[in-house]
Amino acid sequence: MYLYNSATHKKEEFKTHTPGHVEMYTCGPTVYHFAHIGNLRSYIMEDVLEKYLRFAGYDVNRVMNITDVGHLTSDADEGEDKMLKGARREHKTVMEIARYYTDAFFDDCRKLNIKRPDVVQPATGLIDDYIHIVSTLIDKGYAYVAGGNVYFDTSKLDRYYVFNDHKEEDLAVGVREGVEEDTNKRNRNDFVLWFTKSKFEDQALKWDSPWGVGYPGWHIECSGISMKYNGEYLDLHCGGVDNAFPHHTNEIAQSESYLGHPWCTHWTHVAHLNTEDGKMSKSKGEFLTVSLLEEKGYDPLAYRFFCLQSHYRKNLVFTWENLDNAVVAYNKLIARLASTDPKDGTVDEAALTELKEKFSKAMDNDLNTPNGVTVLYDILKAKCSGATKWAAVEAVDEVLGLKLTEKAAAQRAQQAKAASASSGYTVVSEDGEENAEIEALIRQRAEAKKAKNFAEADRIRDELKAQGIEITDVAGGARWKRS
RNA sequence: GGUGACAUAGCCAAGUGGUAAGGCAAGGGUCUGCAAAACCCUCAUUCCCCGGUUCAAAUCCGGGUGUCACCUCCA
Repeated sequence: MYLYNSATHKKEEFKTHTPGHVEMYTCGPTVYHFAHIGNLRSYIMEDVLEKYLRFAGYDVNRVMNITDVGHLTSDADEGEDKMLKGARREHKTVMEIARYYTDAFFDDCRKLNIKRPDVVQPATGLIDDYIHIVSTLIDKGYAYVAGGNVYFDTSKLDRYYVFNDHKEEDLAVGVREGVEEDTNKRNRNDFVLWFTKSKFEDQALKWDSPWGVGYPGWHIECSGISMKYNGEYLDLHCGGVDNAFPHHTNEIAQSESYLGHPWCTHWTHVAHLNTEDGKMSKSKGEFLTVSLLEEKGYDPLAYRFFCLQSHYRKNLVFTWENLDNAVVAYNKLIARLASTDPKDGTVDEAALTELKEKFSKAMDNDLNTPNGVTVLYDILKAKCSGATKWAAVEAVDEVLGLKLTEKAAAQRAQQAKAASASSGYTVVSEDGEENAEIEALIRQRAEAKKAKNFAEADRIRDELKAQGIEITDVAGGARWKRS
């Protein structure tokens, strides 16, 4: 498999430290608020990556952190701790907030069919590990104490900038409002490993340490969690592009200095989901959450499909129109699968292998999900038995996670129900809703049609349409759905 | 100011030196009382611009332009 590696700026063959086994780490959410669908794009793509690695035969150990402490500032903020800000906003304690939004995050993941990582670790759970790493870094001469805080000394490294070619003097300090230069630092790009003094005196969570009561710097949590659960050699580290610098750059600096050998070989960064006027954020424009999509009647999996139609390294613009486009395509895909019979013939193993290989070929090329989705169409168009098609879709969907066979099977069951009630005229709702009033109207229309009173039939159809209900005539009855 | 990624039809998008996949939308047709659905057909002489390398470039090289992102803690 070939994957683009941000650390080398090249698409390269994916190799692991232990053959056949992948140690994978993904930066998790900061649980101070609901995730927006832009945040979730990263998790969807990482989920597909993980599932594809398993599809390709790897054994995967995936670890994710939950940032529930020490993550200062938010989108367009004043430099306040997000967790504390969230807690104050909702009159809860920081830990209540963390628990609530962690649950909300995994609830969103469930709706988007994102698998839970093998290990999920809240940052606050490994404070002793961070203290051990920081102590070791001081002992080894990579870190120093100044003004009460512990800083990493970037001048001790031969190569600090891994993902881009910055020059220290070009770094603009305080680009963001509310961020001021820290005069304790020896070098401009030094970063904090442990805080005991900060401008946020009301930090809610504090722990004792050799340097005084305080809390860990942001970057140390990912290094600590990964080294505990993935071991000393990490094969794949994922996250959003915005984390490449400084977060991931600093993780590499501290982890490799601590370990004394190279740490993570492969870095994958997912591009942002933008709105028409730039980066999506929680403080600008509509706050797009999975719940909002559901309120508006969208299936979260249609959003997953929307993401898969684009490549993970490409910016993707979200508009309701683009999402509608994806919804239509997704529903058609399900309908087309539902129109083929899974019991038609037997599974042609050779044809199945060929289709799966076609999918692998697409995905092996830097996780090319747009081409992977195209393979779904190839499967439906293939000249093979229904049984083979269903088997192929099922195999491919293990990775894509669109629940295609499940939804198509449900659609077939509905259709079968309609057909089995063969005596007379059957009315079925596409989503299984029972509504006697609507059904009565549809039957009235059928009577009018039978009497060739088409004006009356169309009048009833228009009346229902005004209520947002669409009727489709089928053999021996009608189906309806809310649009 | 510096750094990185990206730029292909109305929209999403593939393509990694050999003559522009696929999906959505649109138009035409079959079917239908009319629709819807389904099925069939049509839809980029050209890939942001300008040079260069080559028998051959959307693909490689150089130079522009544009969009987005990052630059102390936003996926």
